[in-house]
Amino acid sequence: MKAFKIPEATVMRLSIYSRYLHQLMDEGEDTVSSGEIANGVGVSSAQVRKDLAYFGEFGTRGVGYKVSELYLQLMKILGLDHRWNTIIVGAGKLGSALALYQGFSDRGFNICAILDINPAIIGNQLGNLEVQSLDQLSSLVGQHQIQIGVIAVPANHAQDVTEQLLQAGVKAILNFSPRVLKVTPDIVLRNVDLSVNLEILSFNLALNR
Amino acid sequence: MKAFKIPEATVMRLSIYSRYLHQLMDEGEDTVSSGEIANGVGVSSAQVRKDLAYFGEFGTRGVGYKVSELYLQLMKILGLDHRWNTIIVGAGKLGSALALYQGFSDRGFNICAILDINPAIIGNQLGNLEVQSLDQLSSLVGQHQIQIGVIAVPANHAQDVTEQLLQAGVKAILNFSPRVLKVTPDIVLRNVDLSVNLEILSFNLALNR
DNA sequence: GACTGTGAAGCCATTCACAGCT
DNA sequence: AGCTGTGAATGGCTTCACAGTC
Repeated sequence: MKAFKIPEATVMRLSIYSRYLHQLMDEGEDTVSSGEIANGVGVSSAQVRKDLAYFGEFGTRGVGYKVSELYLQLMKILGLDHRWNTIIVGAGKLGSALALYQGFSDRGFNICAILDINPAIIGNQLGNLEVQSLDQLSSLVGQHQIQIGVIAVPANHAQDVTEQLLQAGVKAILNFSPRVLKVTPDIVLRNVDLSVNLEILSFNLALNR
Repeated sequence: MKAFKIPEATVMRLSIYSRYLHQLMDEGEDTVSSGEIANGVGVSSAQVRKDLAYFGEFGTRGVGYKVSELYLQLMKILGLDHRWNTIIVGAGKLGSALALYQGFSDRGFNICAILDINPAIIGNQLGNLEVQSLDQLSSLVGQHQIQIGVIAVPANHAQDVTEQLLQAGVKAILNFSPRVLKVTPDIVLRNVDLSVNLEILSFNLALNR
C-alpha cells in the first residue's frame, strides 16, 4: 500500500507515457528526455518529471531516461507486469466490440468470458469466446480468478449486475453504462460515459456559435 | 462566446445532472433540491450549486429547482437543444458499435455516415447505414453539413484521418484511437482511451496487493 | 551544456459557511 | 425552517525556476 496519494491525472498520463515509450522502442530509440516525451504526448516537460518523481528517480541528469528501462518501470507501476483476468457483462453492440477489441489483450487484460441475459444472444461466437448465460457469472468468476468486471448492460440493470459481480469476488469495475453505481469504498470503480464525451464536444461547439 | 472559462469537470457533471433530471421527470417529480441531485449522482450539494452558478440562477430559495425547467436549461447550455451531424471514420469493431449505439441518437447526435478504407467492409449494412468508402469523406461532410468527426481507426492512421476531416470542415473531433492528435487550437478535441481506463483500474488494484 | 529532480509559487477546483429569500 | 447563491477558505495539481549531476 502506497503512503502518498497519487493524482488520477498522473496515473492516466503514466499510461500514455508508457505507450509512447513503446513506440520509441519500436523506432529503435535508446534514450529520451522529459522534453521529448512531453512533446510526443502533449504535456509540459515539468509535468513529465513531476509525474515520474512520485515513484522514484528513473533518469540521469544531463542525459535523460533509458527508454526500455523507463518503459518497464512504468509497466510495473501500472500493474501491467502481469495479466489481469476480466469478464464482460452484456454482449450487445458495445460489449461485443469490447470483447473483440485487441487493445485490451495487448496491454495485459485477458477477456475470460462474456455474458448476457438474452437467450437469443447466448451461444453466439465472438472471436474465440462464446457468449454465456448470466447465470454462469458466479462460477466463472471463481473458476477463472477474475479480478475485473466490465459492465456493458443497459442502465436499469447496471446496479444489479454490479452487485452480482462484487458478490462473486470481483475487486474492480469498469462501468460503461450511463448510471451512477453504488459500491463500497474498497472497490475500484471507473466510469466511461460515451455520451458525456460527445456532449462536452457539443458544449464547446455551442460556445463558439 | 462565454466570458468566463468553465471547468471541463463542470461540463461533464452538467451532462450527468441532465440525465438524472430526465430520470426524475420520468418518475413524475416536480421539484428537486441540490442535495437530492447531489445524492443521485454522487457529488456534494455545494458542487451542484456551484456548477449551476456558472450559468445563472435557476432555483428558488427555500424550495429548490423545477425539474423540467432545469432540465431544459441544462440541455440548452450543453448545446443539445438542437441536433448535431456526425460522421464516424473506421467501421471496425469499435466504429460499428458506435454507429449502432442508440445513446448517441437519443441525445441529439445524428450519425450521418460511417466510412472505412477496407473494400471488404465497404457496403456492409449497419442498422440503416451502409459503410461507405473513405474517398467519400469530403463530399459527405459538405453534403450533410457535418460538424463532428468520430475517429475509430488504428493509431497509425488517426492523424491522417484527422487532417482529412478538418480539411473538409469538421469543427470537433472525438478520438477513440490511442494516439495523441495534433490540431489547431480552434478545433474542439476529446480523447476517449479505452485501455487507459482499464490501466487506471490495474494501477489501483496493484496498489492494494 | 544538457537535462533531471524538487521546493516554492501560482493557479484552479472544491468545500465551507452563511447571508438572503420564500 | 428550508434551500439557494456566493464570498472566503481550503486543498490539490501544475508551472516555475534553479540547484544538482553528468
